[in-house]
Formats: sequence, C-alpha cells, structure tokens
Amino acid sequence: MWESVELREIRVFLTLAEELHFGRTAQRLGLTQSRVSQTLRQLERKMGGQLLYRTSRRVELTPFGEGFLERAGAAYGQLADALRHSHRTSGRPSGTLRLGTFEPCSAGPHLTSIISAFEAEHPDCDVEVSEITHGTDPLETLRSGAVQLMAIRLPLDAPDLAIGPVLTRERRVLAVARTHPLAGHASVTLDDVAEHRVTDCFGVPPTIMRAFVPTSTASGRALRRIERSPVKPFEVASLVARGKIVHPTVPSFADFFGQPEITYRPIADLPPLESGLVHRRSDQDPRVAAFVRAAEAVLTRAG
Amino acid sequence: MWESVELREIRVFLTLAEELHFGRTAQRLGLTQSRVSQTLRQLERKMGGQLLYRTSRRVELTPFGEGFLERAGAAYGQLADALRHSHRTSGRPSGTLRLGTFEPCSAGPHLTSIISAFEAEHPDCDVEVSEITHGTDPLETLRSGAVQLMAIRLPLDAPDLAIGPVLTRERRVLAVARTHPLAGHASVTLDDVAEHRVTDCFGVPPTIMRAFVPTSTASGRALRRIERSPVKPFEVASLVARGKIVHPTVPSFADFFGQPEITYRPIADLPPLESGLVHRRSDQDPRVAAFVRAAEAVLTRAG
DNA sequence: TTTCGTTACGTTAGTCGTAAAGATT
DNA sequence: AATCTTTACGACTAACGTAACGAAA
Repeated sequence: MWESVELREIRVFLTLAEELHFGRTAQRLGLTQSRVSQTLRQLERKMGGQLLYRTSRRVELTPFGEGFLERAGAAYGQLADALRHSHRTSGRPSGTLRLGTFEPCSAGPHLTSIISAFEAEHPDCDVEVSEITHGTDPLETLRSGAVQLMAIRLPLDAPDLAIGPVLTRERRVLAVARTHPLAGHASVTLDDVAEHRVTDCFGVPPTIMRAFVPTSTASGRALRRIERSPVKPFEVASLVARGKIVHPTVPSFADFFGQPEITYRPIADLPPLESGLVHRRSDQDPRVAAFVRAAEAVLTRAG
Repeated sequence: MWESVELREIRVFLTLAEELHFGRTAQRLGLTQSRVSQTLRQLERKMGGQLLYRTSRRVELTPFGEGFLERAGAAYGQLADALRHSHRTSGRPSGTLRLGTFEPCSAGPHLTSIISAFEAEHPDCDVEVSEITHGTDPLETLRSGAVQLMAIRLPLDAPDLAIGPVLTRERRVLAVARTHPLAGHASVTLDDVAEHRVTDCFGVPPTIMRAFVPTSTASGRALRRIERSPVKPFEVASLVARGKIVHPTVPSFADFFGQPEITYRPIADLPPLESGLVHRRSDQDPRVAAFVRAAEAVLTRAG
C-alpha cells in the first residue's frame, strides 16, 4: 500500500504538520481545504494509521504522525534538494569528460588551449586526459566508452566513429641514425625507404599504421618490415638510433622520442599526415559535441 | 516545475536506470512499455533535461541522468525506507509515554507492575516517569502535554481531565511529633486537629489540598493554618517533627518522609484518601488508553 | 454566529492499456 | 525479420473545485 504514496500527499502532510491548520495548508499549497482533507485521508489510508487528530477546533499530530514526520520529513527534504539541484543544473552539462591521446604527438600544439577553452565555457565540466598505452586498441577504448574523445592519427576507417576537426597536419620525415647512409640525403623518397628495413604495425590500427608506414612505394615496391616489430615508440626510436631501421614519421616525433643519434630527412613523395579528434558517432553526450565545437573554434582562430 | 515531480516518475526512472530496458522496466513495475516511455518523457520535461539516451537498440544514461540518479536514488531509498518502516509500525503504538507523579506516595504500590505490564504488551513503547516538583502546577503539566498521564491525589475538579483507575486508597492518619499531646491518643478526630495548627496549600491544586487538609471540621470549626505554608513535603515533615504543626495525611507518607520523631494516629472521621491515574479527556493518544487499560487490568488482578 | 474540518458531486486532467507505427540491428 | 521505443487513441481513475454540511467555541 505504501508503494503508491505520492509526493503530493507527503507534501500535504508535511505542510499540515507545520501549520496544524487545513485552511492555511490549502492556501500554501494552492489547493482547497477539501482537497487537503481528502489527500490526508488518502495518505492515512495508505500508511495504515491516523497521522493527525483533528476536530473543527484543533489539529495535532498523533504519535504515529510524529514518527512519520520525523522519518519522512528528513527524507523528503533530501529528495527535494536532489530534485531542485538537478533541475537547476539541467541543460548545463557537468561532470567529467574523458579524452584519450594515442601517441602524445597526435594531440597537437593546441589541445591544451582547446581544453582550457572548453572548461572555461563549461565551468561544471572537467576534462580528464589519459594517454592510451600502446598495445591496447585505442579504437576499442573509444568504442567501449572508457574515453569519449580521442586525439589520434588519421585516416580512420571506422564508420561508427566521427572525425572532428584536424588537430595536426605535419609533413613527413624519415627518422634515420646520423650514421645512416640516408642521413646524407637532403630529402628522401619512398623508394629510398624501400632500400632499408622499417618497423611493422606497432599495436596501432591498420589504417593508421599504413598511413605512417605505407605498405609499398608508388611504384609498387614493397617496404621491408623487420621481424619482431616493436610496440612502443621509444623502442622504435631505439632501433632507429642503432641503424637497424629507418622510420617514416612526422617532425614532432622528435619532440617526444628524439635522441641525439637520430636525424630527420623530408620524405618528398608522402602527403602530410593528419591527426584528429575522434568520438563515437552514436555518443549523444552534449559535452562531446560541445568539446568538438570548442576545438573547432580554437583551431579556426589559430588558423 | 520539479515541484510537481511524483514518486511514480522517480520509480520509473530508477528502475529504468537499473534495467536500461523499457520492456523489463514495465514488467517490473506492472506497467506497459508505452506508459514507461510516457512517464519518463514527462519526468524529463519536469526536470528540464534528457535523462536517458535511447534508440530502439540501446538505452543509456545521459550525464544529466547519471547525476540525477546519484542524487535522487539515495534520497528515494531513504524515503522508501521511511514509508516502509512507518507502514509496518502503523497501528502498533510506539514511542515514549510520559507519566508524571505528584508526590511519590500517590503512585501506589502497583504502579511499577502496571508500567511493566504496559511495556510488555507494547514492546515499541517505553514509559518515562517523572516526578512533578512541588511548586509547579501538576494539572498544568498535564494539560500542556508535558506529561500525558499523572498519578495524583483525588478528588479532582477538572472536567477536561479524565480520571482512570484508583491507584491507592488509604485510611487517614495524623502525623504528629512523638512529643506532641495528640501522640497520646490512640485515634484522633478533626476536632482534635482543630486544636492545633496545620499547613496550608503547599503548591497543590485546591481540591487536592482540601481533601488532604479540610478547611473545617464536620461541626464547622475552621482548621487553623500556619502563616508561611511550606511547599515541599519534607518541609512539612520537618515542621511536624518539631511540633509546630500536625498533619492529616496517609500512612504511606511515612514511607517517604517519615522521621523517627514523627508518629501517626488514625483520624476517625475522615474518609479514605484516594489517588488515581489522570489524563486529558481530549487526549486521543491510543497509548494513553492502552496504559489506562493496563492499569485497570493490573489493579483488578491485585484486588 | 463564526470558524474550520468533512462530505457530496460534477468537471477536468492525467494515468493507463491496446494497437499500430517507426527505428535500429 | 526481430526487437524495442514511440505515438495515437479511447477508457477510466483520481485530482480538483464548488457548495453544502456539521461540529466546536
């Protein structure tokens, strides 16, 4: 029976317990006396006991009503607070937005100011940046909802993922050891690369891997992969430094994994490599859309 | 807008947040899918924001819904507990019943077992016994609701107060100092008392005072009050012991205020003095009625 | 006689179920 | 095609106000 109690009834009781007067209670709640009377009666029936003694002259709580007032009053207050608070903050997005970066350099030089801009615009939100460790599938991390946004290399062949603004667009360079024969060239071509060994997929999605290290040259010559492809960027850098491989990459690779023994030469016949802000197409979180908008705004301003 | 939110709607949301499925939610709540859908929509409108993202294939909380779930879920749980608890204990009286005694001896020899019997019969109740200090009006204490029951001397001329069972019925004795002339009598009369001084009202209601210490003898002879009437029983006892006054009282007076210097002589021409259990006639507290019934039962059994 | 809670009754609003439609996989 | 949400519609419940009633001071 108590399962069908409604807040309207509780509100009537609580006001009545305060006023101890049906007329004033009705006035305060915007009801008529008769409705207050009926509602209280109904609540009493549902609760299984009389809550108020009432004559035409005096209204007072029964012991049962006192107990009910104590218990339900506090709980009602909390619920009302919750409703009020949620209503106030409705519309306004709030909470934590999780952003992953796959390879730090894909974040680009503006990500920090994008986050700042977003947090400034949505004071109730905060952004949690996490670097996706190599070896885990970044797209799966995004799809599972562990992060809602990801800064990652393009292109991406995933129709369920939406690509937001481009965060970085970098020319291609070949990382080689200073002592490497190609270090002597002012610029290299993919055919030069094909003369040496390169790393294979290091735990990144195939489309990204292929964009980084193409399968073959324009002339159809296959690039030669080494046997045990490393997984982590630092391991790649180490192999480059030791002259074991050459590595087609982007200049900012040097910022994070550069070593004195490595030098970079432009690759003439590879288009620039982009990274972008990606999120689930089905993700309806307004904060995600807001973040993408903030990113677009910052990047447009930055040119 | 949130003011019109009803528990029905919150229940739908909470179940939905658990099941993430309209069909199962409807089943659990004994509703139809369509009603669940409509109710949620209505709640969302009232709360001013979307609570659940839903396609025909997936249902998930929005960030706003998550926040609402956190806040409202806990509060709803508490309110439901309150309702459940109050409903379970409805009908069954519970809480504290306050019983005052005016003069310990008016409680009589059975009050303790009456209280025990009552508490045994109503395990959710407990009785708080307080001794009303002389100098405060015991009837006012009762009328104000500070106590709901009182063990007090009869008779009582108060139509608003109901007199329950008689707790004590004691023969009258005169307290006199051992050295007092009347100590030599085997029994005394009011006319004997009129030869000496007595105390006046010691902070008790007039009717009770007159029952204790009559205004005059049967023959119309006025009793002689002393000037500064004491208020507390011990002060009376002290005056008696010192031979300043004689004091018409009851034998149990000795149990509480007896002193070696005081002796008691039966008063031949005074009827026995009663004390009874008194409560407000308008007091509809079922516990009061239950206590009175318990008292009657115990006293009947005791004879 | 006034005040105040209750009862009676008619109206409106909203809750609910059935059934069909729309969307997604 | 199957599953699941939403919309449309009609029946019915209950929330509400007006007005009359009844008890208490």
